[in-house]
Amino acid sequence: MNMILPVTEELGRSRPLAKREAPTWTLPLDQILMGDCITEMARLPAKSVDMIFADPPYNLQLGGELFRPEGGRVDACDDDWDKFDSLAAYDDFTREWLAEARRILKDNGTIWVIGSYHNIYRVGSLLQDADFWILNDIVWRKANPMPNFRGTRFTNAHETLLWCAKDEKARYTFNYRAMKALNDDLQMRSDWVLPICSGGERVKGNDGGKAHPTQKPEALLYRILLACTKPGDVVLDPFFGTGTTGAVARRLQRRWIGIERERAYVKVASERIASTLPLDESAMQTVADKRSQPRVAFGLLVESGMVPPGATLTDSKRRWTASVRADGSLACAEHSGSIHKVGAALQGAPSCNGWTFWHVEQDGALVVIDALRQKHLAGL
Amino acid sequence: MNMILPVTEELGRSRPLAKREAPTWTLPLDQILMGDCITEMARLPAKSVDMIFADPPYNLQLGGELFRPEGGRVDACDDDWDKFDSLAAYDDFTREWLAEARRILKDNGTIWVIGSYHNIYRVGSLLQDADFWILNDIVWRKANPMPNFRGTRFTNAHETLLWCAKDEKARYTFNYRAMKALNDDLQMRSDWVLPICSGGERVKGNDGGKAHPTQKPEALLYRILLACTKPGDVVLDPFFGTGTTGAVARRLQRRWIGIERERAYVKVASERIASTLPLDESAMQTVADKRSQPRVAFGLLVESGMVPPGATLTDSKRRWTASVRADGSLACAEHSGSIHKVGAALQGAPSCNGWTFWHVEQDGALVVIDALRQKHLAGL
DNA sequence: CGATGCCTTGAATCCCTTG
DNA sequence: CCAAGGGATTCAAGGCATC
Repeated sequence: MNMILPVTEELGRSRPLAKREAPTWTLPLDQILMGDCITEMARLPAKSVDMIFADPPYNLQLGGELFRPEGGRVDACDDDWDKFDSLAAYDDFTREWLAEARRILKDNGTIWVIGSYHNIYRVGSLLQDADFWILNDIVWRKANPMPNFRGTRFTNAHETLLWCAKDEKARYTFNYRAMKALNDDLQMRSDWVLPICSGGERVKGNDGGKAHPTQKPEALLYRILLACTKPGDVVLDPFFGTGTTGAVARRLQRRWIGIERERAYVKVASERIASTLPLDESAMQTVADKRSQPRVAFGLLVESGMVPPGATLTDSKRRWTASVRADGSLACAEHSGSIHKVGAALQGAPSCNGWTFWHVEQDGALVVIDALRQKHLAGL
Repeated sequence: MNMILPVTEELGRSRPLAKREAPTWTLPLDQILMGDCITEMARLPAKSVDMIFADPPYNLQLGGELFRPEGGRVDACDDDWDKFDSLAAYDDFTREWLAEARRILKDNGTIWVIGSYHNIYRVGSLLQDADFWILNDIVWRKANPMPNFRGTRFTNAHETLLWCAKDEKARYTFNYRAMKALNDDLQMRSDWVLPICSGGERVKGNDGGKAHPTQKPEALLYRILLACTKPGDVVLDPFFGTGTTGAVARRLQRRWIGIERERAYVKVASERIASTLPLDESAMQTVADKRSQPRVAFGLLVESGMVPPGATLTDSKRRWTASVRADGSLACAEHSGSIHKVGAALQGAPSCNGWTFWHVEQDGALVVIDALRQKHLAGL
C-alpha cells in the first residue's frame, strides 16, 4: 500500500544543483508515505537525500509484566512492530533497510540511527558491514529516565545514536560552529543530556494516553538537524512515528520525507507537522565564520524551547532589542553574536553580562534570562 | 611461552564451596600469566572464575594495530589489509577469546568488556551471538576528554562498557545497595562520569612517558568490582596491561588472574600491584544488602511480645487497619493471611511488602514494623 | 497568586527460596 | 520440574488539586 499525504506547502529555498546532480526524478518532499519502510524506500531514487534519521524497532524482548514498588503497572512497549522471531530475523530486517538507506543516500550524506543496548550492537555492526563509516557514537543521557524498579541492574539511563558517512572519504556536513555556539562556546561532546519527551510535547491519542510508545524529544532532532544538515536539505525518516523528524525539519527549514506503516501514526504526524511553523529568516541565521564567535551558554535554553529561536530580547528599560537565532546567538540591526557581545556593543561598554542584561517578555512582564538559566539548571 | 609470576601472598577469606563445585584444579591466583591471551585462557579450567574484565584492542583503523584470527599482531606497515579483511580478522579474534571467556566463566559469573565505537559494536554483536545476555551497557563519560582538534566531529568524550551474564536466567551478583550508597542514595545509573587516568595514578615508563597508551582509571574498576563481585571472588583480566584490574582487586580483597603478552607490561604491573595494599576490614564494610539478611518471620515478633496478639496494625496513612492474630497472621473485615497477602489484598495490588506497609502505634507515633524487625535482628 | 503536596508516568530484556 | 509465596524494589517531571 502506498498513500502519499501532502502535509505542507512548498517551503524553503531551492538550492542550485551542480550539473552532475541534476535529478531526473521528483522527490515526494514534505510528505508521509504510508506503507512498509523497505517497500517505500525501494521506490525512492538513488542518491537523492542528504540525511537519513532512523528510529527502528528496538526488539526489546520483554518478559512478563513489571510492577512498580507502589503497585502500579509499567506501560511497556509491547507492540507487534517491535517483535522479531530471533536475532537473525532482526539482522535480516536491519540489513535490508540499511541497504535501501545506503542506496537512497547521497554520497556525501550521513545517516543517524538511534537504539538501545537491545539492538544498537546489531545495528552498529551491520552498518560497518555495509561499509558505512562511523563518525561518532552519541549518548543521549536521559535527565529523567525510568528507574530500575527491582534493584537488579543499573538504571538504564541512556540511549545510543550512531552517526555515519557512506565511506571514509565522504565530505559530510558538520556545522561545527553552530554546535560550539549551542554549547557555551565549548566543543559539543558525544554525550548529550536531554529530558525524555513528556508534558505538552508528548502527542496524545484519542484516549488521552500517549499516541506512540516511543516518541523522541524534539530537542534531540533539533541538535541533529542543526549539526548535520543545511537549510533546504532533504531528510528521510523511514520510521516516522509521530513525525518528530518532520516537525523539527519544518521548523528548521529543512525538507523531509516520512515513511510510516500505521495509519493512526500517519494521521497524528500530519496534524502535528501542519501545526508547526518554520522559523523566520533572522532566526535561521547560524554562525558562519569565526568573527561572529557567539559565547553563549544560552544555546541550551534555545534548544529546549525555553527561549524559542526568533524570540525578542530586551534590556530592563526596553531601550534595545535583539532577536534570538537558531544557534543561540543574538542579532539586532547593527550587531550579532553572543548575548554578552551584543549587549556590550549596544551599550558601548567594554563588556556586559548578557545573562543579567537581557530579558524576555513573559505574560506581560519582563523576565531576566538569568532566571531562566537558573530554572533550567534546577531542572537538570 | 608461559611464565607464572606470583605477585601477592594469599589474601581474602576462603569461601565454602558447595559439593558439586569442589574443584579438582588449582587456579593461578593473584598472578600474571605471560603469553598470548587465547593460549593462556585455554589452559584455565572451565567454570572457574566469577568475573572477567576485558579491555581488548580497539582496532582503531588508524593504520595501527590489526589482529589476525589467532591474535597475532599484524605488521603495521602491511598495507594489503582492506577494510573487510580487517573487520573480519577482528571479528575472528574476538569470537575466539570470547569463546574461551565463556568456557572459563562460572555459570553465574559476568563479563565486562570496554571499547570505543571502533570495536564495541563488533564486540556487542558477537557477545550476543555467543549467547551472552546483556545486562547493561555502561557509558563512561570522560570528565576530561581529548578535544577534536580539527573540528570535524563531536568530541569523542566517552567509552562504552558491556556487562553480560552467561544467559538470561543466570543469577548474577549485583550489589545494589552498595551502588546506591556510592551514588548519594540514588540508584546508580548507566552513565558514569569519571576522569581519565592521569597524574600520579598514571604509571610511567623508563623514559618518563606513559607506560601504557590506554591505562584505565582505578575508579572505573573500583566501581565494577564493588558492584558485581564479592570479597574473595576471582576476577580474570585477559588483557592485563599495567594491571589496573589486579591493583583494584587486591585493594578490594578480590582474587585476580592477569594475562599479558608484553614482558614490559608484566613487569610494570607486578611492581604496581605489589605496592598496593588491601583495604582493612573496617574499610571493606559495605552497606548490607537486605536480601542477604536472615529472614525473620513476623510471628517471631508476636512470639517475643514485640507486637502482642490483638494489636492493631495500620498503613502509613491510616487508610486500612488489621489486627494481629496469635499465629502472626493478620485479619481485617474482608481478608486474612500473612502481612504481605493482606496488604496486597487491601490495596488491590499484585504484591506488597508487609514489612514496609504496616505500622504500629507507639507513643502516639506510627512505627513501621520493619523497624521492629531490624531491632529484633540487632538483638534488642 | 504562589507554594505545597499528591498522583501519574517514561523504549524495561527487573526475584528467589521453599516445598 | 513446577507452584506458591515471602518480601524486595523508584527518579524526575508534569499536571492538578488544595491551601
